[in-house]
Amino acid sequence: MKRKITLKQIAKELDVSISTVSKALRNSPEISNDTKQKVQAFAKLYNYRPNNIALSLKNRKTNTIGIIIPEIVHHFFSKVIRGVELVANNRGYNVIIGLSNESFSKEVINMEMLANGSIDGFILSISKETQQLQDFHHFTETMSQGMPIVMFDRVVSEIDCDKVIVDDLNGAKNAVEKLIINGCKSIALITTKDYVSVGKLRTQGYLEALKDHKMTPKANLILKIDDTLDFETHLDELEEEIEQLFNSNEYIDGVFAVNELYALSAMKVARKLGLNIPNDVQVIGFTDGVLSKHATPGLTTVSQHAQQMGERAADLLIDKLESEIDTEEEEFQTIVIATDLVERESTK
Amino acid sequence: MKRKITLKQIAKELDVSISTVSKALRNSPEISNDTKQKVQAFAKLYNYRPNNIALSLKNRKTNTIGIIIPEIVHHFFSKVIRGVELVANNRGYNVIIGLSNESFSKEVINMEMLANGSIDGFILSISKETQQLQDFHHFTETMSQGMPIVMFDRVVSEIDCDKVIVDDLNGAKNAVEKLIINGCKSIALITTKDYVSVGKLRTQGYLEALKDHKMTPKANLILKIDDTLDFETHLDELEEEIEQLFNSNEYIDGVFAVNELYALSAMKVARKLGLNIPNDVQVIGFTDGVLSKHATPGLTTVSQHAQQMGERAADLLIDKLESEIDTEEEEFQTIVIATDLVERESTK
DNA sequence: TTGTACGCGTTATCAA
DNA sequence: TTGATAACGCGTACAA
Repeated sequence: MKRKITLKQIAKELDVSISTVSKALRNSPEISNDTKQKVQAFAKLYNYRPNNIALSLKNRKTNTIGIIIPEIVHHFFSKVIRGVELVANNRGYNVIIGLSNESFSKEVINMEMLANGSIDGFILSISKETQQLQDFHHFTETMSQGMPIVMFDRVVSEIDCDKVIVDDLNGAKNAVEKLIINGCKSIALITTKDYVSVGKLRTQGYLEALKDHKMTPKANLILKIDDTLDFETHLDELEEEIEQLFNSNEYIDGVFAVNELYALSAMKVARKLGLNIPNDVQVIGFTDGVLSKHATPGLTTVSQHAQQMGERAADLLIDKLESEIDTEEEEFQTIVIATDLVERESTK
Repeated sequence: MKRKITLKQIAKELDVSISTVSKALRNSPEISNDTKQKVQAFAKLYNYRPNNIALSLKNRKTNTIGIIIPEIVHHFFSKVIRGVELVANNRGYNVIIGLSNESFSKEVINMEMLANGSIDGFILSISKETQQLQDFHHFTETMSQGMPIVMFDRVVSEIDCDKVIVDDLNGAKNAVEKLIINGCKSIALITTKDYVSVGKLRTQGYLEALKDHKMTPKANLILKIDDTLDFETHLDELEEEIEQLFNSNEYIDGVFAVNELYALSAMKVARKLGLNIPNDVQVIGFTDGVLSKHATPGLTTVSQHAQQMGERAADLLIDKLESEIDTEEEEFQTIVIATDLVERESTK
């Protein structure tokens, strides 16, 4: 078990100085061809690679991006990571991940852990708890130390930084309009409580679509789920709530749900109640994940282009990291990713 | 935009030496209470945190685990990551990820990138291409440099290292036995080409179950898919192959598939052919992911306990990293995770 | 009780 | 053409 070889060891072995070895390996014109060849051959033989940690310390640059997400077992977030990874690796960066598990304190701890020199900048999506608590000090602190942040999807207007977001409002609006055009007269909305930024925007899109078509929203048609619950284990409760929605005295021939799971549950409940999809009730969800694609019937969804979001976020961050000018009057961008409606069998 | 504060800056500001500051912050008894308080107050005010990179360099230990997986947009792999992350963070480690995208060269490059000081050890699952090429030099090289590796799920017998695997053989065997007990007389197998280690073992489990029950395997009942194809985009081809399987002259009343997607596709094709599940044909898959749970009907599957695999792998690696004794005669463990059969509506 | 010196592995600058 | 030195930030053995 030999340790990784270092410049020092090569120097000692070849009886030259460390700096000579360093220069020879970087093909410096200062060094004679003789020594160069000797050193390079030796280095190749022992498979020398410069130590990243030492380089990071010297250059005060780690070439590593930290990504903090609430949850990794989520098609959307893993697709974003894939996008980040793709761009980052192409541009010579590594990706290190931290999971907040939707918890404020884990988000803070994870960020502090990484901010102490491990990474050059963050790409993150805010945890639900942080959104609830509205405590953003860790973001401002990180940024004030010169470490750039790019937020994606779940962003927050209080913080000035680069952002990559989905056009949640218009995505939702288009989906609901699709239902209206398809003949739905009474469209239910299954959404989250309002503190979740994206849920709020999608709700707004629903309302705007109705308004544009002179339809009046009815409280009975809107179900706001408390999504702090873990539906991996509480799926039943979700379905019960949806069943109550269907059993309220309102007639329902269309459902717009702000995520895949709600939409799938709605389909399940509808079928259970003897309704045919899409003939009796049409359903559209948000987030084009595996569930939508492989559901029966296939679920029509608003696709968010998660991977593209990751790519854009990574480019944004690396651009900032590599921009020479250390401008005081920083300019932050917000990139809005348009959505697509992926039509499957749950709509006519 | 102030940079992160360092010991040096604190020392200068307080007009003491760097080592005094260092000692004061670590509460060394060498330092007077006066200075301690002064230094600690100042450090707190400026939110001092030691620089991880400097510590890594000094200690020759990064407290970071590298994890290389073929694909992240995969319920199984993201669950493993979650397990690794959980244990790693609890034990004071970070997790850095590299995706091989099922490519040999990306696997090699990623490992080399991380092995140069960025991490203390690897947790990995081998890419399909590497399994095909049977080229494992990057693993042996990494290990010979004193960097431990823990392989999970897709392992390889040629390499001596710690491993965490699923009991693929018995998992498959139990599943097929379940079908037999449930009355299936003619059970089809949908599997992968043999170079995929797990596919091979699951196939073996299928064969053993048949043998144990005096049933003779028939070539017509076994479909070996070339899973180098990307079924995100080639789903149709997969379904066509399965349809041919059903249309062969063999009667089929049971299907065992070595992954979720194959199983779901089998259900889809069966339904299309007018067969009722589970009355006409019963289906069992492998990997207990979201797809199985939310399929209609719910898919009975062999659960692999992915998160637990990640946890065990992380413990194994960290134990090795922290074991004082740098024993030459290394002992490697292989942990076998038992599977569970999760029964849903696709079986009687 | 405090400070000096060293080393982790690298590169850049300057001296020989 | 080569080598010595300093620096990145930290902790610690040893000297003052």
